[in-house]
Amino acid sequence: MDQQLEICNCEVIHGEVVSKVKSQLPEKDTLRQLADLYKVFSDFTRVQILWALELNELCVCDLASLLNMTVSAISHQLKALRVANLVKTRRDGKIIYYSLSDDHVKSILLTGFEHVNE
Amino acid sequence: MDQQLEICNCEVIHGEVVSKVKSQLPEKDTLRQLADLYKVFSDFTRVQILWALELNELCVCDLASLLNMTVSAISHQLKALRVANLVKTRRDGKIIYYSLSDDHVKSILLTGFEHVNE
DNA sequence: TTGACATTTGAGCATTCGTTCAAGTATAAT
DNA sequence: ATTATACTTGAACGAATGCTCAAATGTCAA
Repeated sequence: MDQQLEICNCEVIHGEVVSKVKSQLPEKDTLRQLADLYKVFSDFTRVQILWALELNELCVCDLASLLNMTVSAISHQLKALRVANLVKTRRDGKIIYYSLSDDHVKSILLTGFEHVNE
Repeated sequence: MDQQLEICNCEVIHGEVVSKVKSQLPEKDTLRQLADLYKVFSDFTRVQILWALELNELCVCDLASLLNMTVSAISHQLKALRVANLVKTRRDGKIIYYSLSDDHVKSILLTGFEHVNE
């Protein structure tokens, strides 16, 4: 309640509630990871890619033709998905097949889907 | 399979699979809404606000002191949450209390939380 | 080893995003 | 009416984002 007044120029109306919430809030780092996770889902192209991969494993070329985008653009987005550990790859000769790395991805997509469908 | 070759300079390896996925994919507009929904969750500040409001209704001043941020910054983010219909408000004199608009928000937070905790 | 193909990567660029700052609105108290 | 408080808003600005283009890597086939 002390350093609160430094930043916030208004009187803190509910000091006790704020303290309680502060103690019950997850770790800052956890919430940061949470935001970063959602950031990956926050782009139209990546959502399309993820949903497509939920239906079938696909190569970069497949995804490019499916979404009518350049191979380079798709590849850049796939890298973001790889870094976030949301997709995994399988190589067969020249072709690299992408698929979802686990069921969490599907459940995250579906939870949001429910909300979008009111 | 025709206009696919216009964009994608490589041969489409799996035309049938791509067609099947294309037919099973949700509406473009739905996936766009989905990405927009996640975009709201993709910022650290907003995630903190949402999680805090899940624990208790709070006024702008409370949130500012809780997160050690300016009232203006919080207010801008609350506007984004209002536009996305994720929070609702209740006025009591000069003070405006914010809370989550429905349980979907909580379930979206929790679904992501599970994934973050491996 | 040379050429073709699937994919990746880095730089560049326009757009979007989140914050600050200053000014505005709304409600209550004097 | 005037002042104070709680909150909102718009412009501005640096940081991050997503695409394009050109060049690079890795794999296979001749």
